[in-house]
Amino acid sequence: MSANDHGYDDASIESITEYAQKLVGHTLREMTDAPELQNPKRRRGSFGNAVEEYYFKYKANSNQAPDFPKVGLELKTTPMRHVGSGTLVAKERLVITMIDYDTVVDETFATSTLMNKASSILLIAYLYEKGKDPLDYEVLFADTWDIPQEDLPQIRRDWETVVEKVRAGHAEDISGSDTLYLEACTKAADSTIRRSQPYSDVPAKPRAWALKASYMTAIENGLLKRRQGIERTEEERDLGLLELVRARFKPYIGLTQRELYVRLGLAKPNGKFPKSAGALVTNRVLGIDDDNEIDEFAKAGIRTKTIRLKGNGMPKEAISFPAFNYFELETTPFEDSDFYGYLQQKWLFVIYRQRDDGEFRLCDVMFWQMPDSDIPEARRCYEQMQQNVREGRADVSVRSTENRCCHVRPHARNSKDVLPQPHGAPVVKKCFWLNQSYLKEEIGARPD
DNA sequence: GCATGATCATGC
DNA sequence: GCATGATCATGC
Repeated sequence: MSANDHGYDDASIESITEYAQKLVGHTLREMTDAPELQNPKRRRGSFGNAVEEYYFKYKANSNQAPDFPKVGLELKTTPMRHVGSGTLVAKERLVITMIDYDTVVDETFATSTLMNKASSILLIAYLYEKGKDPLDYEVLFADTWDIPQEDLPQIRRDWETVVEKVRAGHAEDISGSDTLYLEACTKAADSTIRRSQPYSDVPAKPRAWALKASYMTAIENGLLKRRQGIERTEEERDLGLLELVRARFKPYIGLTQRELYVRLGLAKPNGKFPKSAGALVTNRVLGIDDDNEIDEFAKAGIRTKTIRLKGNGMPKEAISFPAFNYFELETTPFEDSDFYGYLQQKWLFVIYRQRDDGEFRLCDVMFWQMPDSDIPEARRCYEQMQQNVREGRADVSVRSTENRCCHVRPHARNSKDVLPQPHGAPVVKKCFWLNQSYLKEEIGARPD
């Protein structure tokens, strides 16, 4: 031991990591003498601050120097939370460092501020539980981490997408939905703050580089879950994810669903197909074992969806989301709603189109996410249904003729499958759906 | 032919 | 038993 008397050697990554791992399975209340929070309402960041100040015993800094300057190690604490039974997900994106619009335009990816800050991280994850005092959060793991080699091509793409917008003088147009793993998230004390950008007079929101929550979920679960990456050939090495998926599906374009399933070995002895065949197709085409998740999809939060188009290009079915809770709908603003969260979902659409012979033939694959420009229309649908609930008319839905993008419709076992609501008798379970006509427009005329 | 309500099938 | 994805049925 050298350098300090805090229980670790700040000139040794190994020593710092070992010391950090003593936290695993414990809480800060057990492991430190941190005082009670002054203001329990201001909890954001308090866990991380307490780790720095009372466990590692240094004062938190917000300058550009690493937290452990002798070894260039950056400390990041990050919350995970339970969803459903037993699944842990990252509660938030992992913010790496602020973006300086004036200097980022002259950076190269490899030597960028981002890569410098993300190259050596001590990641400490804790279990967030609503209402719990941060001093009582359980530490889940503590480990050094940097961006895996195999993720660098995608993250580089994401970085360049954002930087190109700044170089084009459009920093004000940056959106989290531009990118897959890395994002430029807004970061300011209040939403009115703006910064200047080098190639335009238009002020832009301050933003920070962050690894998306879906990406962090994949990273953080990486050691626990059976997740499998797509094995690339030499020629495929530099392809983006969409190009890779396209190339893999290409040999099957034009096959009927039946032909495709047989070709992929998905037909059962009785000649039928498992109902889950749609999702299995993607796994088989991409060379992923049936039970595994596709690593690249998990990191980008992409879900596969089979879409069958009629001859005129109209999907046979709308796309549904989970049933909503009428009490939550009444009180939750759109921005905080589950529905808004679902709309951030990225999809891989595997598209079949009905031909004159009546057969559905594989016609295309595409990634899709609701464009930001359509969010206000979706919001209108949400708020209209919210208003219905408030007025005691939870039974009244928002029709697809009333909203360009989405509608409300029952989604229940049967008409007896109801949920309580604030202002009247229980009402059949309902959810938001994406309109068929909207999906038709978004999918557009796909090549044959 | 489409919008809307209703229900089925599967897997956990 | 329930959530979820998928699909059917009816009436305009």
